Amino acid sequence: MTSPRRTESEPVRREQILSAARKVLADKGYDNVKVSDIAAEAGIAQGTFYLYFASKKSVVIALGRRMMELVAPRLARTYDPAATFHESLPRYIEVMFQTASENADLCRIMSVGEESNHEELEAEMLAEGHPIAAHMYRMFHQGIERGEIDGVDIEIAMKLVMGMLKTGIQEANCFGQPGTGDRIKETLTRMLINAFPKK
Amino acid sequence: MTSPRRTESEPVRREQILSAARKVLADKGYDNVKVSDIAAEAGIAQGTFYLYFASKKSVVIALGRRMMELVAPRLARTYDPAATFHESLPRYIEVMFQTASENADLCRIMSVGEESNHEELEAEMLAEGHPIAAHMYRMFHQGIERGEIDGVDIEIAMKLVMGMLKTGIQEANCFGQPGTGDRIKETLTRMLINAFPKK
Amino acid sequence: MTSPRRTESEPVRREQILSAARKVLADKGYDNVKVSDIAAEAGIAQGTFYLYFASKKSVVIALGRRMMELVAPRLARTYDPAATFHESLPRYIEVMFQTASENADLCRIMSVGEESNHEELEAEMLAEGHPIAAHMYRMFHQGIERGEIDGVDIEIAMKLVMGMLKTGIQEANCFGQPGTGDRIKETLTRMLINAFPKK
Amino acid sequence: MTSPRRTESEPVRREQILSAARKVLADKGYDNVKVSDIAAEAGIAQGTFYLYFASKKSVVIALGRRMMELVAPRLARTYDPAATFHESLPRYIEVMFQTASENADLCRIMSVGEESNHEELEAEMLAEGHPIAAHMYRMFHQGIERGEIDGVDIEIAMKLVMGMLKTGIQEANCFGQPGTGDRIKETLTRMLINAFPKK
DNA sequence: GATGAATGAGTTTTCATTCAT
DNA sequence: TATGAATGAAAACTCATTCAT
Repeated sequence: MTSPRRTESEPVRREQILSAARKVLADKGYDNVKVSDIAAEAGIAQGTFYLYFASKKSVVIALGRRMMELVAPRLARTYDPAATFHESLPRYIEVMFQTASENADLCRIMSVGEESNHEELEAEMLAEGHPIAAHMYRMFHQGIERGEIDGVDIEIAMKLVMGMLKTGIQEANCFGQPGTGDRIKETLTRMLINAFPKK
Repeated sequence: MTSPRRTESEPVRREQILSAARKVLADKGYDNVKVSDIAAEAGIAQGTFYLYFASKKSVVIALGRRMMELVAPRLARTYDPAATFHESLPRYIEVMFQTASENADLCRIMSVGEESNHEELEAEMLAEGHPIAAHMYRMFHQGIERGEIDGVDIEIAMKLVMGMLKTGIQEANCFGQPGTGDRIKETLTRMLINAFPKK
Repeated sequence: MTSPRRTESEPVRREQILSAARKVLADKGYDNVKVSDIAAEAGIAQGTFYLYFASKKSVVIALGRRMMELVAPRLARTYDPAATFHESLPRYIEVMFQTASENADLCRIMSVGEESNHEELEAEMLAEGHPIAAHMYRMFHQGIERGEIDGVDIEIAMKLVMGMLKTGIQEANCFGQPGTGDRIKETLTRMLINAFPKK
Repeated sequence: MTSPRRTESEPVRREQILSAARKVLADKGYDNVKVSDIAAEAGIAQGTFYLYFASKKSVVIALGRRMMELVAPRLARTYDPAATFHESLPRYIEVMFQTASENADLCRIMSVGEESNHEELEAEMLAEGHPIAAHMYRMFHQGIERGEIDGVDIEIAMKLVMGMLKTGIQEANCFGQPGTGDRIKETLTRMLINAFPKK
């Protein structure tokens, strides 16, 4: 009745559930996955799931956050205060495409789920304080200050750039045929570089 | 007991359902709307719904198609064979923002629903034969042929442009604060014009 | 997949469910009965249950109401404006015991269920306007007015009398050994007659 | 990590749990209280709870028993072999109302819970050997023997009296508006005194 | 004795869809 | 064509209880 009671340490268990969720969600999609599927994949009881996550939705959010936690430090490493806007932009794009392609399943999951997840997630992703947004913002800000590009409404420009990035990344990793990734990345990079021409 | 049973002609009835669906979906969102809500709003019996639509999902798709059917003729009207790429692009953007703002509810609905809807819808929207895609495609094609812009992988460029448009339009109509619409449209237009610089 | 679609008229169906519920509830008690048990007993699908009752709880309440609807007209028939308090009281007791013994299962059910049911039910039973309460009230009121009994706080007296009646009736029909009913009724009648002595 | 582990002596710990349970149950009601709530309130681990009580239900029963254990010695103290039935009865009523009002929360708890609790509890309360029942029984028995009151079926009379007492006490402490307590007690006393008239 | 992580059975309710009338 | 009563699968979440440590 009671199976192996191997009590893993809390973070381990959480991780275990997270990667089980990652797997089944990437395979079958949010709506086709039951909490019991995740639990089964993680080798735990359903109830245990709820010891670590408040709801099915919250795992997806955690997974999204995870994705962002992956990008943030890479962006930080990429950051070069001396680099111009037109040097930084392609590097950032590169980092995001790279991270995305290494975590294609996470991408797929993030493009999924209930509408509400998205808004929460995207809101968080673009929030003032968030590292990704922060990097982007600084890039634009410095670019304008240093006179490298024309003035823009940074908020808006960022959202549009993110929208295009998201489209490109998802196309490259989720929907498009494999192999198109690089062409997409290059096209996107060129378009964005052009979009904010050197003064 | 003797219910009205006023047999409207098929297309009329379909329309009636469609606009009922539009209303309730825009109000409450896909997951919070029952087929019976749509039926009630349309003033028909639940069963009747299924005489005109195969499933709940299919209304959303029909509504999405409707949105595209709204844009297509306007694009056609806007189409000017003599116009250059850089003249056409802003006009097309204008048309889409305009249509979207006149049909903000449809926008909201389209940003909603199950993942599957989206893929179906977006696939259809970008399909070779579709009028919207066709217009965009021609615009790019002619632009390149006439030497107005550099060569690009049109498929990819189109997807990216659409991605940015979608982001901008939804931001303008669904999420962003009211009033930002014009600023978004202008920023987006400038960015895209720049993205494909005059040769 | 779809079994006999014999559409009974609404009240018939309701009755059908009500008596199924009455049966299984009396047998197994509120907490041990699933909605599916009631549905099975009624020979309908689970979903159908919810077409006629809003919740499991609401059937019990309906059943309770039913019990009161049984008593009320009998009390009305028993009512004799000319009768003194001491003539009326035993008759009322008689009526209640009689009704209860004819509907012993309903009694059992009413002594059951979640606390909330009871309060709702009992509140309703004693509510100003309710026929049972009304009869009792009038009996006391007239008794006092005509000088047949001493003054009392009718509200309180009624509650206490009802409490004793409930105990007696449940003892007679639910818990006590069969056959004690009459002895209980007689003892109770005598006690209550004495409790409000002739002046 | 090194939690207090202050091993209280068994009865102390039991008491600790009991009063925690008393508190939370009175506040939120049986169905809305989790074992973990009780444990938390008691400052112990969930598992520890089960070292002292066999089940959630059993605490309620223990609490009920506790109530009776409170009444019993008071009744004993009140007991006066020389007192007549009509002297004893009001004193007993007084004692019960008094104890109940001092322990209104226990009253509330006892009027709650699953049906099963009640029957167990009430059965126990009226069982031959139980002190409360014993006192009542003796009171009736002596009253009859000494010719102070007419013969009655003591078992039945007791049950009815207890039913009325329970109603009155709960009305006074749980449901009725505060302040009515005394009026209820007086009405009840008068009614019961009358119910068993002096010969 | 104490802990608290793990268990997993258990149940109400919803709602898309069907189909006899 | 229209109806709307009937269907029944489906799933998230809770929580009393256990037991390895």
